[in-house]
Amino acid sequence: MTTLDDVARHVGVTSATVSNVITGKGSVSENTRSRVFAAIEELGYQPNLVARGLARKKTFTLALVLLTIANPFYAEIAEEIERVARQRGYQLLLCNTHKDTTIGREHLKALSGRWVDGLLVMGGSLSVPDMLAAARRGQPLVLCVPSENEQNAALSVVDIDFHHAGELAARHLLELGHHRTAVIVEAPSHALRWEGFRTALATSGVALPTEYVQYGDSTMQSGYQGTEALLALPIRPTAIFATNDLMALGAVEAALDHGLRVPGDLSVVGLDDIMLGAHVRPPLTTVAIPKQELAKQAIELLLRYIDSAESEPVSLTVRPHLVIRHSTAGAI
Amino acid sequence: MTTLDDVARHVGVTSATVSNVITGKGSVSENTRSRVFAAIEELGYQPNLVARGLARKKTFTLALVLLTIANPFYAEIAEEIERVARQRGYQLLLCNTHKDTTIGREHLKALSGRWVDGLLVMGGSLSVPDMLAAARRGQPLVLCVPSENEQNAALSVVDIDFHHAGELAARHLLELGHHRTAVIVEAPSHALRWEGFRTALATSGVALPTEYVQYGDSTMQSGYQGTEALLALPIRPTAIFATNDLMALGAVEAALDHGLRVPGDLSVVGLDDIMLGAHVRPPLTTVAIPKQELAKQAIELLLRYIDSAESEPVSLTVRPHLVIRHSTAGAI
DNA sequence: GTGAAAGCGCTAACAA
DNA sequence: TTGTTAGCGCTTTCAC
Repeated sequence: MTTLDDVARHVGVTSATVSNVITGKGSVSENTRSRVFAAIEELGYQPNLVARGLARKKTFTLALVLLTIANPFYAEIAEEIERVARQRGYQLLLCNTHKDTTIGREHLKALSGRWVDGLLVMGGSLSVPDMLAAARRGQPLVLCVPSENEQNAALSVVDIDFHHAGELAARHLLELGHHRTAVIVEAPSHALRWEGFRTALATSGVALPTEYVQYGDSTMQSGYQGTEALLALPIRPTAIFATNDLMALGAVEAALDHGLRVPGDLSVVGLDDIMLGAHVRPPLTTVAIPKQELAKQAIELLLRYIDSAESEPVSLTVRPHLVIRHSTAGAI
Repeated sequence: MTTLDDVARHVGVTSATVSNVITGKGSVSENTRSRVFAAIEELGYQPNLVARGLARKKTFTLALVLLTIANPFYAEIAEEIERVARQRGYQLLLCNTHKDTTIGREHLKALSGRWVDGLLVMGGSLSVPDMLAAARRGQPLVLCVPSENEQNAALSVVDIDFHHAGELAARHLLELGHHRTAVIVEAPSHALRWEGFRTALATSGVALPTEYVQYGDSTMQSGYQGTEALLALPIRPTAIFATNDLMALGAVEAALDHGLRVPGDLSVVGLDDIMLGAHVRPPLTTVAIPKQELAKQAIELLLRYIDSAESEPVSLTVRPHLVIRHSTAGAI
């Protein structure tokens, strides 16, 4: 590997000058400047980021900490984050914690020894004390989509307005004329979505009786089972809001298996907007989480901390929007 | 951040000794040894991996290069890879190339300046010349699941026996008594799966007429459309092998939409074993790619190169296996 | 404008 | 067994 010194020797200057040329600092004559560039080109010089990292105490590396990349929701966000990071000259270290605090702490330890410039943490993947400790020792950290119990004034956060998401689902169903709407919710983590849904219904004078509330765990199966329970009711709902897309897909399956038409006999709306939802039949109506915007805001916030060395915690919120496809229709 | 010198001063030795204690090299008296450990504990010392990387020319970082982490197949493998890497003390840099050679080259450049210890490249994400160039300059590189046009004797490869995968699908359907079996295939990339299927059928004297071959692009839609075409045939098949799970899911949807029972009227077998397949109804029978084994083999091969500095290219193959669920049944 | 020199934190000979 | 010394490749201050 050719080094700065190689380039310097080749041009007949000292490495400090070459460094100045590369970083654009100091002042260099136009002449040597271009000769240095020529030499860099000729020798195929590549700055050594490890050495630079040591000297500058900056590594141009961010860590993305999440529960598991095998979850498509995180994977789609990770893709966006990586793209933005790369455009800004950063690379991304992938850290799955599998919801295991020990693994999380292990990662944090390794990351601190590595001088990562910043941490992007997806909700639920690290313990709050661990995040606070990292933040307190000056580690730039942005928490994305925190769960309820992760709210903490000392942490910078990019969140999603889940209450609004619930409202959007409700309003859509109300506009379609549904008055018997049920919900399948993962509690307590999806409480806000549910609450937003309930509130919007209430505003229009529509109640959400307890027998129309089923609890799931965000899997298709639980959506399927919740729907079976709802369909077994003496007066069945005409629409279901599932607080995530997988449960919504399970709901659709259950309805079809029970000989109902979707959306003819039962409307279903989900939340997330996973890719799959668009390719399934009927294509799923859902409240979309704008992953691209989420990623962009999070990275930009993080880079602001990194660049400015200030650290007043900031809290941002991105708004979801409704994506109408074909799993919802007018009430019967 | 406390450094080696801090620890050394605290104990009253020199940093070289502390380094020896930590790396386990050289010989240190049991006495100072324990005092050093105590000091490390007390000061909360964390070795600086950037400095260590510079000194040792080794960074304990691997890069995972793939098309897009948003594809669940890659994401599930990435999860396994990250797990194994972490257990071996390595961290993982995530590089999405989006099938764009320019981005791929950008990544490679950044990675080389970073002194990554090794590259794990998923098939289709980098150009062959770029990979060869990296390998030639001594960069340990393992190619996972290469596509047809990536076969190259100079590259180390962990592949999947797709021919065998096709055979497994065929044998399963033959055992169930199916004699009119069709295939939905992405050509040419899935040629081997198709060929294995065809061969196994032929061995049992069952033909695969051209009208029973439909072409898709690995999406659910294309599976759906292919199936519609097959069902419109005067003599329709009793079973379909789709060369990936998404197309198989589309096939099931199409059959159900056309009033057929699956597996009663039509059996469907896929290939991949994506998580979703297990949660859909009917749960999909499929030929599973053993992602865990794939990840393990790939990392181990890569680490062998890194540790031993030898570089004879090796080619490994992992065998898929059949997962029988409920989308296949005896022929009518 | 350019160079000399010190240093980032750690490792790896070689001496003592 | 421990210390001394010289790097790893780059940045940065301060003279010249």
